[in-house]
Amino acid sequence: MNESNINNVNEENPENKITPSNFVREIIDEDLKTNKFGGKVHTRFPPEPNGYLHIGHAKSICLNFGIAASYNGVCNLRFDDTNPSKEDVEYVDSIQEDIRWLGFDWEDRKFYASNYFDQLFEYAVQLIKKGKAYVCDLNAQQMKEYRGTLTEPGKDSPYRNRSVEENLDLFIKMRDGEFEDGSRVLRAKIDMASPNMNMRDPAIYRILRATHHRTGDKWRIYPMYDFAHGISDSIEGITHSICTLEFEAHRPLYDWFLDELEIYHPQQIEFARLNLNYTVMSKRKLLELVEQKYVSGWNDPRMPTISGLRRRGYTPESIRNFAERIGVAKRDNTINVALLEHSLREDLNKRAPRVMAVLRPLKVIFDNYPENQVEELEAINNPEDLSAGTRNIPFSKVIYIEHDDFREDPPKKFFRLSPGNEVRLRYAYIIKCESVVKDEKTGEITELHCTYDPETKSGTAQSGRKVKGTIHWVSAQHAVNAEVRLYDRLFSVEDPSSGDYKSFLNQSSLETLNDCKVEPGLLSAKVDERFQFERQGYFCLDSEDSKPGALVFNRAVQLKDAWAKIEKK
RNA sequence: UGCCCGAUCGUCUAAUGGUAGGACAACGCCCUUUGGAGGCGUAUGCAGAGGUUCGAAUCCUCUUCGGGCAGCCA
Repeated sequence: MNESNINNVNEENPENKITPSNFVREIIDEDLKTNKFGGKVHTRFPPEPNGYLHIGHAKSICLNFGIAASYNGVCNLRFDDTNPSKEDVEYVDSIQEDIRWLGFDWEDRKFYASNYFDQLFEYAVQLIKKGKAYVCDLNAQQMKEYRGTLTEPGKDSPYRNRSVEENLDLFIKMRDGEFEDGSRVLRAKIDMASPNMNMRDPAIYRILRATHHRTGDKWRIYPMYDFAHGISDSIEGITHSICTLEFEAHRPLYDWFLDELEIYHPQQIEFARLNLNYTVMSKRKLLELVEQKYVSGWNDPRMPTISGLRRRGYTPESIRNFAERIGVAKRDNTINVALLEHSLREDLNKRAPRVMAVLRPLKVIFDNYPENQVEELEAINNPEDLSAGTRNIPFSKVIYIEHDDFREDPPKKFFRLSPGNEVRLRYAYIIKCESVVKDEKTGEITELHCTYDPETKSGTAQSGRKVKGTIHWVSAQHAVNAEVRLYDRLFSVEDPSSGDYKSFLNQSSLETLNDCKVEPGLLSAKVDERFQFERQGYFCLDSEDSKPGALVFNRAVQLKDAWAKIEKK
């Protein structure tokens, strides 16, 4: 056990930042002090493989693996696969990929609740033999009626007092497939009048003929989550079973099983799950968005799934930092999605190479620039990290600038290009707009004629002349065409769960731009690289749709836009 | 209506009986060849009422409000 475990102090995490303490760590510190688990910390992340992991799971993953790491313990991965009718290997695979991508490692500790099915069956037999479990023939509807309500106690099942022998015989017949699905269940015999509904003789085994992704057709009965989960933690020697708040009322039931079976007791600790505004987090709803094609798949860049965030351009570091700064507590919370976005910008600002890309091109012709001349201009790859070096970008007589960077009638405080006005071209010259060419029919601006000031080349002595604005550009003859996908929040209201969430879908959550012009260096971009398109945001290649001859970029997040704010006023 | 849990700036989160602090968001200003980044500054909070104490966000009581629980889901 390492020294810092004993003290209630902050730990260094791998990113060299202070990990803030939280109530879970305080409980662990206390347990270490009292030697409750012999100085050991052993956590687990227990997903059900019935969907893709989302940012809420990331919080739990960072918590469980993070705590294990900083206390010199370990963290298991365990699939809670007790309901074969909803589970699938596709999810088992994606879950592992996502956890690894986030930067965590379960080493050789990958487990499945289904590994324990034989053991679980034996434990159930043990309960029956102790007179603590019985086979009940009530159907689902009857069971519901017998259960009582929140304010009224339930009634004992008429099958509650079967003999041990009969229960054993029936349970074995359940296992051997002699009864119909749903015709009987095995129930714990606890207290039908308990104020805790979970203690009113809960079902612990149901008959279910479904092929399990691991055990195939070996079983016709499957343990319920409540029975399997706590016992699985016990079998694995977990010290601290960290889970979300809704399982708080289940803790007495887990404790009851462990006590009756006289086996090792982990300590369960419940924390509040993550909610993000402008999104939904329930697996059911995310599944619906996928199945009903509101999004392109689990990894649609607008989804709050790990795979969606990855495809969108998020980094593991940014998600880990996010998980850290939102904290861990018991009160319900809704985090501003702006904080997630901030975490990404903060990370990429330090690391992402800058490039120039014109999303909505407007042609600019320099009337005083030599016809066939091409200059190579030096540009800094990352002003936040000079060790990233420089690159050359070509400049020539015709370039593209951003349509938004020109206004024929500039409003006040518009520092960009307008007729008769000057602007700095990033890493190039100061230019002046001399005339505007429009489409005769539509009145649409089609090109600009400008002059450049040869004395103002970046890096030269006279380049110091000040102009108010600087804009980005791409040389027309050298530009590479690309498609760019601009994403906005998936929902248009802060809390889509407040009603029919699908009616709150943001109709303009995806805008596809097909005629973008990017600097030639981007031809060699790779899928896991992220770039800052100067003055616009952070982008990456789309891992599904981008092809060598047909680049597709996703916008991960916009840069902050002070002008947009000014203009709004 | 029963049981359980919770309540600190707009949003998160610290404080562990001794000056309510940080982050994001907001708003100013400075700086800037990214209207980016950065710097400086401003405003905003202990749900309410009692009690214990020299002293309470912290301990106790009541009230109010929010969340969870009545699957053979997890």
